[in-house]
Amino acid sequence: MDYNFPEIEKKWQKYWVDHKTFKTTNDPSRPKYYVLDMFPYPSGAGLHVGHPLGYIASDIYSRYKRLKGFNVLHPMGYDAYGLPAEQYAIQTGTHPAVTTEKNVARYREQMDQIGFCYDWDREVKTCDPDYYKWTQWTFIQLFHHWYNNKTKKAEPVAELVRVFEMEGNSRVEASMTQNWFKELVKKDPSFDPEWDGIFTAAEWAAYTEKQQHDILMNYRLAYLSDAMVNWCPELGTVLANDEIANGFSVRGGHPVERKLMRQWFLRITAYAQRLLDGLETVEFSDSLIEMQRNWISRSEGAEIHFPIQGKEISLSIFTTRPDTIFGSTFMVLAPEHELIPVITAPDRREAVDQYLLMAKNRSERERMAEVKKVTGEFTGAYCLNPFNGKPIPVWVADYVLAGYGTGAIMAVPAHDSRDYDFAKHFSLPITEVVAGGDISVSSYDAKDGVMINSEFINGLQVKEAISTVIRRVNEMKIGKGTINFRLRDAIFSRQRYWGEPFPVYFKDGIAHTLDVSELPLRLPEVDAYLPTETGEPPLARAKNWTTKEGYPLETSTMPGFAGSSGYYLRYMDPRNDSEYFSKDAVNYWQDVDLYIGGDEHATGHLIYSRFWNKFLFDTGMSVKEEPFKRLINQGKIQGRSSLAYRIKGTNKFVSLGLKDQHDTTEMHVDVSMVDNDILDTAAFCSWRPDLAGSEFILEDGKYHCGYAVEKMSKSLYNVVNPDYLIEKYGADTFRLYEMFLGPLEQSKPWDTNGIEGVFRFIRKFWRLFHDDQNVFSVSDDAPDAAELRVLHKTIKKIQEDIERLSFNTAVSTFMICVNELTDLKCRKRAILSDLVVLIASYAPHIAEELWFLLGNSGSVSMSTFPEFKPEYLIENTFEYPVSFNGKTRFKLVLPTNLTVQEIEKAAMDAKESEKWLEGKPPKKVIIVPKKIINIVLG
RNA sequence: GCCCUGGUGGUGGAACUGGUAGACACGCAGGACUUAAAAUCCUGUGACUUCACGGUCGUGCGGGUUCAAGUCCCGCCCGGGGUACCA
Repeated sequence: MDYNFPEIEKKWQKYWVDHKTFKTTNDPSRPKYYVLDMFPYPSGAGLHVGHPLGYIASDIYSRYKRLKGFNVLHPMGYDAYGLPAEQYAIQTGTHPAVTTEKNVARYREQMDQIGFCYDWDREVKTCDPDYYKWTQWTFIQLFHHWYNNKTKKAEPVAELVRVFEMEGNSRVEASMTQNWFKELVKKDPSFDPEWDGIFTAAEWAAYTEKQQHDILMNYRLAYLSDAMVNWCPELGTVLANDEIANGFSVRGGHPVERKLMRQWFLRITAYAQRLLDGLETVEFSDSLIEMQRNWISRSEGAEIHFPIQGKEISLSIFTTRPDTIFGSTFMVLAPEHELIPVITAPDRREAVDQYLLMAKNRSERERMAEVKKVTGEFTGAYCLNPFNGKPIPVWVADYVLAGYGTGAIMAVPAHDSRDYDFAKHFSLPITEVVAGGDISVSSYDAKDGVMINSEFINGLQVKEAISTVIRRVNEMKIGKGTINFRLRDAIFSRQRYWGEPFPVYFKDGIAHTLDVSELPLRLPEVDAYLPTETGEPPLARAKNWTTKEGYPLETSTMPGFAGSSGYYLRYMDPRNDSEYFSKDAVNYWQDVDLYIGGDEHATGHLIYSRFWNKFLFDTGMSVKEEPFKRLINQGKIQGRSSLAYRIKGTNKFVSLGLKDQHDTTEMHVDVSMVDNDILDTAAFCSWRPDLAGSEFILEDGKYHCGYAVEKMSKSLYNVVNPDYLIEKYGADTFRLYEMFLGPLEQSKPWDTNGIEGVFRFIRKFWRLFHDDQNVFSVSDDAPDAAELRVLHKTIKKIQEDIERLSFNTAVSTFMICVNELTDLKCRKRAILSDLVVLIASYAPHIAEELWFLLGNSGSVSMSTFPEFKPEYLIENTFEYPVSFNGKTRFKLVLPTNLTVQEIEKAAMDAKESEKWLEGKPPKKVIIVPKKIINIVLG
């Protein structure tokens, strides 16, 4: 074998470990650069070819930055809590820690084969008590902070209590759940039922300890609350909004229902505006920023109070179109709205109750499936337009959601399609107030046009009308301009075993946090990983799950995103056991410069960790408001499935080109039995017992398979495993090929066939340094101009390509360079030495070996990226494409020092021009020096 | 429905700011070396047309701007992803 990669790759991998080549220290003398991969959940299946794509890209970038003189932090770890290990534990009794440990070892083994430059001394695992101690610590901080809307930051609850003691809460502007005091009053009869949530210093002092705690709970950034949650009976736990898709759990695909439960929440909504604003300062892809914007979804509008006819109460609605208030012909309440029992007329009671019952039993999924089905009921009540006193009927319907705005709307059928459908269905009047549409056909929703039928705003444009109405509403004190966010507070408890225990105990029904000195609160042993018979979470099975004093501990655990929300900070100082991370470490490393990972985390992890970081920023822990400066989403690698065609009802298979002559069914065959779309029929027959003795109808002696591009999955037999490829071609080839496949951010199909080309390249590269006998042989002759040109052209292109993360074109550039140097028969040290450094970040093993053979000591990773010298690229001639009317007709080589006039003359005089000019003078001649000559004819 | 992406040879893709479309690979065809195979090397390879020189067409479709459009503008079509009564 000419290039003995198995030996060479092992040798250098061992060298890196033995010499701790990639160990990173805080070194203020060098500029820092932090490159982070989204750490993986170690699943039992191991890595397939799609997983390392981003890791290879970040590895190349890290190595490149190091060669450019940066002190690079490039760590890796494991998002180790997760449902699969726990489901496996339920089925087999194996502790999830055991499964996780095994999977981690397998991941590590696979990653090590690829030759990554991680500093493994900084590895973190979210399930490690030394790590989750700080997850618990952060929770305690959240519990003891509230969000001050005046200062727009988190502040200690202890200080808030001092304010309460001095002056009550009337001047405090906190981020809180709407109508929090109504819930409190409902549950605790010791509060005045008419209480409005405001108290004086004297009243505060008079509250019992429990009352005080219950009030404070509503201020905390980590708080307990009864709320409608997404309950997944199959998994026995609640789920966050981003863990559900179309009414089913993302993990496992089990149905999810709504249920009222007491849960821990994180008040992420307090940060909604800052999370939105931060997106302006950060380099993420447009689509990711858009996804986050939509998820947070800010809408500006107004809250307006409509008095209820004949009652002393009013109905608050939220609208983004206050301009259309005179077009509101009915009101709609969500079925859960608290005013329904109060305002429903006696003769409508039965019908309304029946509707509420129906709406309640209708599951989330049914609602989603039947979006277009219009249902609702009239309450018999009327409210009055606050401007002109006109009565408007009040309806209840489940197309209005309780959780958004005030849970009530003013319906404007002429200018809202949902209201329009509702009005049509129940024959309610439709009043046009914005000119520009045709309301006999459909609603006119555009925010564009002139107001009509609208009293004091007639003739205004929509935009002016909106601000005019809001101003008037404020003046009349019948409401106010408001901003609503779609983002909900994050449900933070899970009724599962395999997660971080909450550092919380209950004393007389009041939640307290453990003292920081008692952390970590370790996950206890249990006899089974299932809920108890009374439906309590698995931790309730643990013996002595109490504090030293005997107070019961919280039995829920934290969700998956808890441990991943601040891991990038812990990497800065991962072995610190007295603090999360030191001031020195965070001041040096600051934030992540480049973050690479999948876009499936757009609305989960990436929002939570931005929130987490902002909170730590407020408390002075982290030093940057945004944790990730630049973020790249690598595309998915799709599988390329191979298909065979079975003649229906037989064991006869027909080759692709002939399948239309038969009645066939498609069958996925394992891609390992297929080479270049040709099926190994012998392997196929022994694949499964039922296929033994299969017959084949061949084309030119071969069985040609069809193919389909779909997701890489075991069930489609198209999974390609990196271990096999590395064994056959080596890690360097594998790395290069993953990059060569296409642009990092695009999804693309995997096709193992192409890897041969990269393998050929690697060996061709090796042969530049070796003679026919595979003996290392380079000369010390001075390089000539052509060779220097090739080298510096390559340096320039490689540098540009890495900077813009265009790794696929960089690989092509290496191929072109090696092809050209081979043609030039260049074996000169002066050229090849720089080339080795250039390629070192892409193909580190072969680079190390050649660097060593060139007589260097130490690792090529510690050398310096070659400097590009433009003087070697200066050309004195240029081959101009000469076009007539934009069509290239011939090429013309001209010296580069000609003036535009001289170029024009040369082009006109060229003998090929004669034919196209046909003796006539051209209308115009366009010359772009060193680009193009275009002659325009009449 | 709305938002974001993408659409270039048989395949993966290149062309970064409008300036020689198809770089670099794969595959395929032919050839060299070999007893043979593997490996390696060489040649060709968008379509149509021509003995050839050459010509015509060509970046999802239809228009437009420009000396010049894969690239910019307008209107569609198709694939992938997100989201869905959010008032």
